Amino acid sequence: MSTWPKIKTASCAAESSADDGLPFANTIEVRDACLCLHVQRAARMLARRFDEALRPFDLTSGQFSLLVSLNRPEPPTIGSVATLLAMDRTTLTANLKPLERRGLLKIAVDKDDKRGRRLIITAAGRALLKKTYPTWKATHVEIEFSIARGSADQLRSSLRSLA
Amino acid sequence: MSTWPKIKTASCAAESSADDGLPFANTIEVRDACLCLHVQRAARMLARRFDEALRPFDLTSGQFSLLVSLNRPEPPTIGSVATLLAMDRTTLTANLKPLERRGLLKIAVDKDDKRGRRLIITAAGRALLKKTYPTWKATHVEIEFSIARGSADQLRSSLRSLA
DNA sequence: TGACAATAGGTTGATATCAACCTATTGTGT
DNA sequence: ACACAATAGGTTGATATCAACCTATTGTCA
Repeated sequence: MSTWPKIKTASCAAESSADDGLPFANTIEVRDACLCLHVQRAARMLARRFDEALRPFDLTSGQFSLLVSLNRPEPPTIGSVATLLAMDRTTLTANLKPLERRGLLKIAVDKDDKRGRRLIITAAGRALLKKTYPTWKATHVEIEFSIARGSADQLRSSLRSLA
Repeated sequence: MSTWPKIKTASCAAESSADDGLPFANTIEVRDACLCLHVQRAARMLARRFDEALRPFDLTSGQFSLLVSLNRPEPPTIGSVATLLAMDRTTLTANLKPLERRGLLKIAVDKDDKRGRRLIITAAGRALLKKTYPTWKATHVEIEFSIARGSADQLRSSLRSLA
């Protein structure tokens, strides 16, 4: 934010001769208020932070989240996991490939509905989760420290309300 | 979230025979607490929402944010915009290409430092920002309504503190 | 049962994201 | 001025993200 110029009430100087652009004040409004921009920024920073922490395991933050979402008694379908992660179904399909290639999960046709696919975390996947959990925990504790105590709950609540 | 099974205090049933995996309780911990996961989810949802709203203009939410960040008196450098958007420098380089191709911005070598590039929004880019602003505003108002009044400020504050 | 809508998922193409490695320019200390 | 570190950015390769379009299976209802 410090790289932005100070607010000027006038329009953008670069287009002062013709009023064909968005007033600078509206630019400032988007910069300061846009939740999409704020959340995207936070998402990139957090992803990089966890990516770095998990790099020794050759696992990204998204792959970690995906594996965690598969670690449950009954293997879920592609659609249900996509809904859970709030991601496009086809994005999930793409994300499965590198993990399947590494033998961390398997994809099996549902025996009761031949349209469906069950996403099954393998023993290798479960072992990797167990190995990486301390790193996730330590990183998460660091991040919660950087937020005012109690704000993390408020933040999660706000993010949930966007759903 | 509703697609997740209810909490069980026991380990994952699928691996009850061997204790080689992450305990199910820890899985639940990650699911409920991970700020990275929560923020990624919110980021995907918000991006989709704005992408849909801006689709008539053939502009994504990220492209809109990028153009807005260029709409200032002095054309910024690549590095400063990357810092502003909290994105990797090389990601920004990639994101510039489709917008440059459409003539919405130009990339010029800095006259004082031949290493640097100045990102210059064109008249077409400014005109597009002006056209799309009402859509951004309307979408943003809808989203703020879906959050408890006052929480949006708290949310932005929390997201900023992550930086 | 047969037609048809609804559901589950795959494929392709474009953009987005970052790490690793590279070149070119600028600043600095001697 | 020269050597060298620091800075700014480009290129490539892998993964991530989504829309548009496709097939296959299941459910419904007449």
